Amino acid sequence: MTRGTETRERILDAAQHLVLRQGFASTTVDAVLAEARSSKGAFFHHFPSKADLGKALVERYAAADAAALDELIAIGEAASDDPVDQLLALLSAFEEGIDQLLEVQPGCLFVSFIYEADLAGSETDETVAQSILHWRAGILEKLEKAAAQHPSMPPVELTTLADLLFSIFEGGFLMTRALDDPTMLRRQLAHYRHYVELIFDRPVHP
Amino acid sequence: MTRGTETRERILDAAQHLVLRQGFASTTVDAVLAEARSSKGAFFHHFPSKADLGKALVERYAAADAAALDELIAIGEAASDDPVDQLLALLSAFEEGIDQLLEVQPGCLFVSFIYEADLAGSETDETVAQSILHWRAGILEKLEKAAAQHPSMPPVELTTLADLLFSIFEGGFLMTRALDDPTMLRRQLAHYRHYVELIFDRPVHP
Amino acid sequence: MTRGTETRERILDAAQHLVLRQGFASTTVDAVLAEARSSKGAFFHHFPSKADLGKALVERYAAADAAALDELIAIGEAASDDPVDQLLALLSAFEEGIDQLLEVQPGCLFVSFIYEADLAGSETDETVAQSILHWRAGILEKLEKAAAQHPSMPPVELTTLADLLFSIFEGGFLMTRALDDPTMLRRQLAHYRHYVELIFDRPVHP
Amino acid sequence: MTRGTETRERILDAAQHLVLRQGFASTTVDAVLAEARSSKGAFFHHFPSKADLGKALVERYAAADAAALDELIAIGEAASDDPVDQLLALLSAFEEGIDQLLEVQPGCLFVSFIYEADLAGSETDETVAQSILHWRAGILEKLEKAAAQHPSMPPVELTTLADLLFSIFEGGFLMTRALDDPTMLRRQLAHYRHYVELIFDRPVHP
DNA sequence: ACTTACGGGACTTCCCGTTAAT
DNA sequence: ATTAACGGGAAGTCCCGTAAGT
Repeated sequence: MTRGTETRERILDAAQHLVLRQGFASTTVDAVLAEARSSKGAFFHHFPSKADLGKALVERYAAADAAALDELIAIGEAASDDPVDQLLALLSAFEEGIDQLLEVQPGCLFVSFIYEADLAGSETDETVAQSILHWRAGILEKLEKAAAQHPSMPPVELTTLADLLFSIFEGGFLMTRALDDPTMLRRQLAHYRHYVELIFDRPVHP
Repeated sequence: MTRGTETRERILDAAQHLVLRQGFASTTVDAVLAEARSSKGAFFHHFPSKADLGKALVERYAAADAAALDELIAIGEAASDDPVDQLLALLSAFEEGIDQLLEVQPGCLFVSFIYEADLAGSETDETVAQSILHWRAGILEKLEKAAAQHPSMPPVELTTLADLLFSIFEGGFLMTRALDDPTMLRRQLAHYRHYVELIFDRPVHP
Repeated sequence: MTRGTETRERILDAAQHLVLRQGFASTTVDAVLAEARSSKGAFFHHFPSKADLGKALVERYAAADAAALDELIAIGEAASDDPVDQLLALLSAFEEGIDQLLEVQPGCLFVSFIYEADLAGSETDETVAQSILHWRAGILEKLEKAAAQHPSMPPVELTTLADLLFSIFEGGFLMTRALDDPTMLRRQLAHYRHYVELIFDRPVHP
Repeated sequence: MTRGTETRERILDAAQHLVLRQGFASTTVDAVLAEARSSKGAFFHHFPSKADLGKALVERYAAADAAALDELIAIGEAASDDPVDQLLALLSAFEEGIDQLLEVQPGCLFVSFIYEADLAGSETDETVAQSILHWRAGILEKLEKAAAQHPSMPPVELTTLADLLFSIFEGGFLMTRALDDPTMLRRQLAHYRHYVELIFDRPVHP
């Protein structure tokens, strides 16, 4: 990694830290620079504008997010050949990784950009939507295979069930912050798993 | 309603509209005033500072939110004497009201203040937390009564199950915006109902 | 004194108190009203504008100032028939009144308007100048009569000597505030008296 | 002198010019910038706030003031070995420099900050007090040496006599402005010299 | 690749004076 | 005839982005 790239990463790290805490609009370029121990010239050398910083931030976050999902799926597929078991293993691994995640991130970067529209241009919207659809596709694939093997399951909509995982993840993050309760997110994700267990007629594991 | 109160409400309406769209930091006082068709003097007369506007905004929103929940609970209690039926009726009414809600509100005001901390002082945090706990208490009461009548239900944590409704509501709101799909929120809430139906051994209604 | 006049005086008192402390520009109408426990309507009923308040303030102060000088002169004239003794008696009485004055006033209102030109219009300038000339005339009269009786006195300029009393009074006020030493003003005025004693060949009284 | 320092000085010059004329509160940042032909950005770069400008203004003024006094003292000491002669030479030099001073400065910056308390924070108070004490120390040293050689002098308080010079200087400045008479200050300072001449039994020089 | 200094505009704050309601 | 509400504008703060220099 060259020196320039290293500075760029330091700026992105500082920016992400501040944006997660205060939102994008309230995060000034100067504050990012102070945290990254860099300077104006360096910033505008790497990013044409603050909006470009936002774009880069979301894209880097989305890439990491996709990688994390792919890893979870791989863990699931390594655990079993049965799609339901794969899904449950995936979810268990997800739950187990939450505590570590919370230490690094007090929230989800996507939310800042979803609720602060028009700040970094509409290009971030597209990136965020792609990330969500990636989760949908990954989970839905397991759900459909599982459903094919369980003809007598309750008549629930699978696409929305896939989306529900993302929803509970985001909602749980919010409640974790709002109530200042770091256990919230993990316990809520457990309910998603329980729901899946009930749908596919498995015993519920606490 | 006095003249002053009416102006104050008009300012709050305009502010809420803009904050839901752009976030609090990006919403300028001038923009609020333009939308409310009011003036700097009027604003400063009613709100000592922009932070006080934020506080008033959250408090008014929390009051309306609590009233909406209380109404849903009343609808549930009017529908049946059985706690599970009450809960399911409540959830059905919730789902049916979503479309109308989305026409008025493109998001939840709480999220803006949870993800833009320190903007309107920490007093908003407390108000938001109280709102969430109000939902927990209202749903939890029904869940516990239902659980008392269903000793053989799966071993799920009831407090978190109560919280899960709020989480899915917030997460569904986010996905509705991110994917620009107004049906998302309602379909996700239906899954919450299905989960409750499975837990209490009721047939799942799509 | 009618009720309206009483309110007006209360406003003037509050304003003088604040202006002496912060200057005229920094003294807001609202602050005056808060201190006077009155309201906007009352203020603009009595004073067409803030500038008029300034004008009224200076005029009231100048009138009180002139009355104080006249009283000092009367005290001097009651003490003796000799003009030098009259002057010295006047100065002693001045010194003795200082401590009481300082309790009420932490400074001279004129200074605020001399150093904040163009705030209350140029009409205040004229009032201030007249006040100074009144002091000059009062003291100069005594000095000239005394000089007529002391042909061998040192060749000092009498008009400026008269003015010097005002100067030391103002300068002493400033130092009293700057050094937060309430004895300063009185001790400096004693030097003026000593100077007069030396000029007219009298023994110096500490 | 670097580029930045030059701009900073230009801003300070413009600010001093305006503050002496209108006071600190009435001097707007925009007016300073217009006079200094600079910009908001430059101002905010050099001074975090208007209060800091005030602080810098007073500190620069105090430094120049101290230097001027030191130069006067040096002139006195170069003129003679006798402390009385040194003092009189110092005072004569002071008087001779007044006309030139008045062309540049229509008043004393300290007064603005003494009479507009709490505008630039209380830190200016300390700087002003130190300046006054510097004058006291410089003059008092000469007075005490002179007094040691003149045991028969009148029983006047030397510390206050030292302070009196500052007082007459400030009071004379005020009268110069109030009466619009540029000769006032010099003539009043001459009286201070005459007083010293009388105390130390020297012939009075007009 | 990076730094300091700067340009200029937008935003919150704040305040004088007026109007409307009691 | 007093008080609350309001209108409008200016002042201080703050910040994005540029430029000159190293």
